[in-house]
Amino acid sequence: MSLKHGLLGLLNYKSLTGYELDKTFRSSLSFFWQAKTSQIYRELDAMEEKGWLNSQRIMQTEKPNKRVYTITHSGKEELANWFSLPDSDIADAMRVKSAFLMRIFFAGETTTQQALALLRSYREKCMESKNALSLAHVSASSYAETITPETITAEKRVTFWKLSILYGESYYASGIAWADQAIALLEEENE
Amino acid sequence: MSLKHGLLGLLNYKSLTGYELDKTFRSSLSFFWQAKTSQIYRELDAMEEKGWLNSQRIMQTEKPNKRVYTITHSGKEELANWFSLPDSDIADAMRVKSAFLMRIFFAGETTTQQALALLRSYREKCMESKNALSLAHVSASSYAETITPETITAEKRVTFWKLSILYGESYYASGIAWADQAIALLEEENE
DNA sequence: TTAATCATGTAACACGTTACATGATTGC
DNA sequence: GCAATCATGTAACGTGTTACATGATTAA
Repeated sequence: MSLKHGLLGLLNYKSLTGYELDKTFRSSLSFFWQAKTSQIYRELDAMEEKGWLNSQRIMQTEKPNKRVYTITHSGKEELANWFSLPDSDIADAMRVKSAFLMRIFFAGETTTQQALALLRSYREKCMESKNALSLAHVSASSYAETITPETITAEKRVTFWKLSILYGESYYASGIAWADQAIALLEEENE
Repeated sequence: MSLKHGLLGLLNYKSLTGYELDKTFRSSLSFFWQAKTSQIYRELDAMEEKGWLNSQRIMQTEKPNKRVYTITHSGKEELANWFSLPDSDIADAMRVKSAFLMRIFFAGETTTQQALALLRSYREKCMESKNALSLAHVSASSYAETITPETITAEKRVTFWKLSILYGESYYASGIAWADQAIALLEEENE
């Protein structure tokens, strides 16, 4: 259900077209939720049928016609309802689903060299991801202003925006620390 | 594709029925990959059609009849092929998908008290999950023997099994550390 | 001149979840 | 007597991915 609620959350800031929602998703929420363009359009249709949104077609001559989505009263209720029931999302956050860890589990079937290569490659990608996030952190303050309206104090928005980036940095850092431990252990055994 | 490869990995140890695979999945791989019983049966059918498995029906009088799955040569090739191409799984491991973080992102729309409650609840669940894993760590050595054959040295299996548990402990610990930071920050601002 | 931006979707497929169905045996 | 274990699935739905289609304008 969370794609729906992410879209509701953005439309609660201001009315947007599917195209704009797609771009906004990619440039802000995509760190912790990903969605393809085609999926977003499908979900918008479903949400309109549920009565959470209204849409209005805008004809344009220079550019393709567009369709602006606006959250309804019922949509705001749904959003408030979602906020009030966080338990299942917290439970989901406890679940790890990782094909990479499945490889680690079965790594006893391969050579120690293969396992080491896997871990080193993982560590490297964690470093890259962490560095990319640190850059995002720096530009967060100015960036946040482009996606939320003026009515909410900018500081409050930025606080939570930064907290989500901080989560990512912490996440990748723990991946690096774990990989270091694992690599050290295997190298030791290999001697 | 990883459910298929998880099942192949287990069947590479020894032939099992769908029911046994389901139980084995739940008691070992479920920390980093979850699958429903009905999905496992569906995947086994698909894998047999691909020629990765053979199945043999065993009639029983005291208990329901069963169907034992055995990995084929082609299945072993597929497994080896999967081992040799880890890049996409590593890339996937870099992606965070979390409705909980989406809530954090939108938490500026609620009160600081609500946000604090969310973070405290998250922290608590991380603690519980971490403690549950620590217990698993203790019993890992004896447990691992029940799911892998004698041909592979037990120590090697246990090493990687423990590494995956270690990952989990590290993951939850980083969640706790992040939540502590976040809670401290919000409490400070609230004063 | 070629790529990016604007702007919308459809169709098919893959993977995951929920609900339902059956029915004997064994342990508390 | 009731729950758990053994053992198999089907059907429908929900969510996510891939491939395809269209076509004008604008900046490098």
